Amino acid sequence: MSAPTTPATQSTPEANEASRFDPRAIEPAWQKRWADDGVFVAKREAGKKKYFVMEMFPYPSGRLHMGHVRNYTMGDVVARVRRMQGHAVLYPMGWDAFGLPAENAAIKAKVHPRTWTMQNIEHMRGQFVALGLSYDWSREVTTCEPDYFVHEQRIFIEMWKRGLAYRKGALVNWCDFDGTVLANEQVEDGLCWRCRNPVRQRELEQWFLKITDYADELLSDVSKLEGKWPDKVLRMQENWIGRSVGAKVSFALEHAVGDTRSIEVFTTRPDTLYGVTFLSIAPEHPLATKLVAGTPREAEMSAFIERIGKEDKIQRGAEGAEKEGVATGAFCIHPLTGAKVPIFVANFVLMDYGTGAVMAVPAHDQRDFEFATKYGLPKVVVIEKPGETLDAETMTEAYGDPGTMVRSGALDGTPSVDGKARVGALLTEKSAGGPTVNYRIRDWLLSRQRYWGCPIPMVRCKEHGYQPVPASELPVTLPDDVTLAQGGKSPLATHPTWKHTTCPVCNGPAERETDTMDGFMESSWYPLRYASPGTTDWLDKDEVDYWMPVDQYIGGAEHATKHLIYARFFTKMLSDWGWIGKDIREPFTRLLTQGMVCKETYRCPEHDYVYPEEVQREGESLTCKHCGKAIVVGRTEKMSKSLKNVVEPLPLIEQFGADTVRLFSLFAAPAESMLEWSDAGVEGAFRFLQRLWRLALAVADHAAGPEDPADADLRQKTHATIKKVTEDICGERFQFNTAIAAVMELCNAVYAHPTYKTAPSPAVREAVEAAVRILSPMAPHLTEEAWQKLGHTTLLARSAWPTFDADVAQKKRITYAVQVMGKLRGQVEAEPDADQSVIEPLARALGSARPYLDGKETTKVVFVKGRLINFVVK
RNA sequence: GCCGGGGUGGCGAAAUCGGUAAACGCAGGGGACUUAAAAUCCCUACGCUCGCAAGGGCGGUGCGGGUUCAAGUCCCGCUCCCGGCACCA
Repeated sequence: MSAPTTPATQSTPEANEASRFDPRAIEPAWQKRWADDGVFVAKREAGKKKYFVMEMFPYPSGRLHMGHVRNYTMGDVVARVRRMQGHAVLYPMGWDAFGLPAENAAIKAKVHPRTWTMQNIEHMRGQFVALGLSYDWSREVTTCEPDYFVHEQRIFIEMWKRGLAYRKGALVNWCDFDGTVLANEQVEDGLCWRCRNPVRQRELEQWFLKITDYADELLSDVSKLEGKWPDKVLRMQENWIGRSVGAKVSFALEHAVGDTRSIEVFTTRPDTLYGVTFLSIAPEHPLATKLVAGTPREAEMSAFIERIGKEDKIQRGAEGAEKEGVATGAFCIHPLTGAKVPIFVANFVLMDYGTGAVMAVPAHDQRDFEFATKYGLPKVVVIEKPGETLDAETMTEAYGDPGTMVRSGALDGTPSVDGKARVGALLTEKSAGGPTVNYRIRDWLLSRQRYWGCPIPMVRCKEHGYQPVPASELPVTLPDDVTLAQGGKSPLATHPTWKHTTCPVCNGPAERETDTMDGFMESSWYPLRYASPGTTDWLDKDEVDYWMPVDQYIGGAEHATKHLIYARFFTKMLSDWGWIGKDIREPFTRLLTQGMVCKETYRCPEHDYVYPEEVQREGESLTCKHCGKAIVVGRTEKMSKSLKNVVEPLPLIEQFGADTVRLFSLFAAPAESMLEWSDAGVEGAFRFLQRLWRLALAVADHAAGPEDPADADLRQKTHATIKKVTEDICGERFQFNTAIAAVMELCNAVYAHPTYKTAPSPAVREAVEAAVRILSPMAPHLTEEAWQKLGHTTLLARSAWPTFDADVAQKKRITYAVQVMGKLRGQVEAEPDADQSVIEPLARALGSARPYLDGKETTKVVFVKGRLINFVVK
């Protein structure tokens, strides 16, 4: 460390200009060079380990935002490091090109969705190149191209043949604004995930994919991902799949309705079966209207059903929502006791979970308790609380915990935890149900009444029903001349000719399916297309099996129960079919969910949210430029147009260069945490890069000097830094922020080295070269330029990742903390291999420690090698 | 209610097999260089407190307990914030 009196550098304005790195001049040149040299083209190479890294591909909205920059920079760092480490790296990019925004934009701007999409792709690809992202563009995937979606039409047909794609009439989620149905996964808080408008239920016939066939494996294989995927995502998937072990119970109707002779219920508490005093069914349950048909209750019931049906999901699920219902007047028979049980229609019963009907045990279920209390229905205690006697008359809430079975016939005295299986067995014996497993996850509603999606390759013949389009006629493509409009009908359905075709079976007239597929279909299998681009039949299985699974996937956690679950489903299914390797059971071995990019918000009492430029700053006080009122600095929130806190990446790349923007987005926060954008922080990143650049110039421009006494410490730092950066980028957790901090420390150490400015010692050269090399994945352009300045003729992007010498990386002097009673009283230095016999006398002699030791009896000495010595005294 | 994550300087954050809290950076202060500015370089920077000074002392990682020679880190009990799910039978 230099004394404060060290003369400052002899820098001059001229020297500064010359030594300033200008990214605008250099970055595009290196981007071109990398592309010309094919540095990033993925190649299978004998003797190399494969490494497949990809980020969630973007929807081509046309605008690059900071979330993209952060996401893709992380993937690029990983790809570049792995390449330098000698892996055969596949790092591809593509476009999730089907979807509603294109269609909506097309309606608004009167351009074809394809034109809009393709223009955006062109634009965004240029932006990705400008960021220096090292994609293998030869494998680019665009999902709206027939050579892409033909494969998913094949997959669909195979699913249909295997009964995994089917049509059924059901209550489905319908978004009036987007004019289409939605999958369960796409309804958030009762709102459409895209347009945030309320979703309502409609009875429609739609195409479904049988993801429920894989519910069990999707759940059990979560254990394979433990520790490699974020815990949060795994737990969300578990909750989404929602496996519940229980029993199905069949209650025979007293009087059959048509061919319906019984009501099936699902329960997780078969042990309480003897406590059933009534049955509740959902308002949407088919029996709800049938049971009252022709009775005096009909009017009341239909009014009730209509009222509940009008409530949206939020209202209905609101906390503390009142339980209400209407008696049907019908009864069913308890399968074990033979008792007559009344049937109610109740608002709290959900049609889309279990069977849409529940057995009510008021004494042991809080909802049933409230319902029974309200309508004066009997409560029967059948599980006794340990050490107490429950009284149904005086209970104030249901008793839901385990206990001992009572009033349960032959099972009295059985612990309720054992009773579950006992009752299950009884039900099986009486053919009135039995043990079962219920899942919360529903089949995937695939069809959409929109134009800009992959056509569902089916035709319908009056004679032969739905038939797949013959393989020779694939792909089924979209017609260009359509009238796009909002409404419940697919534009394909209103096209004058497109849907008319012939039946593959009888050659008679038939109609094409006019619905298209959900956009999540495309993203469910796209890694496979990266692995095997260009084929026209099915994919090249050999290529797929070589590259798959993806070693590292990077994207946002918002896809936890959408894309990430669908992709797992497809991988398992295709593997079962043998279309990809049998041992490829999961698409993504490791997953990193990067945090959001956020910024503080400014709010004026008069003008609501305002842009930073509209804020007048005077010292601490912030006022609105328009009205002079005090500005409230709001919470740091995800960048969004409406909050006026968006920072555009492109102007920043213009001003500071891609390297700076990349470096900042990696440095400012841990990868999985929220990143708060800071303009000052960006400038800091820029300054650091300039600093590194000056170091490189100093080493390049000055003749090498002799060795220096300070070299040993610098060499140690250099090798320790290589070690740390390697671990931070390739270890269990990605820690780009601390990796960069380590390189900064190394640079600071070089600056403090006496020789770097005039006659750099060999250790200085080694340190600077190391800094340039290990920072190259993060700031590829500047380091590539510096690499040339340092006299190298090969590309840094192609060179090997530096290795470290573990002996050199070892500290030569260890600082020991000297503690008395756990309090720090001083420090001593020693050789790394010094043991307690060396340290203790040094510590005892330490002036700062002696006042606390002298005249006292030492009862214990704690010695931690390489760390500290602690005296316990009396 | 359930699941997951978090609370550390003015700010973003380091450090979690228990072992010198605040690395690295931002903002701030001081200085050098400069006619000046920018740029650059150096120093400084948790709070309270003792001292002319050099340099000490005490407190300190959301709150309250506990274990330990030693706790940001482990245990018990709270609290607040963020994200997700939720009348799931």
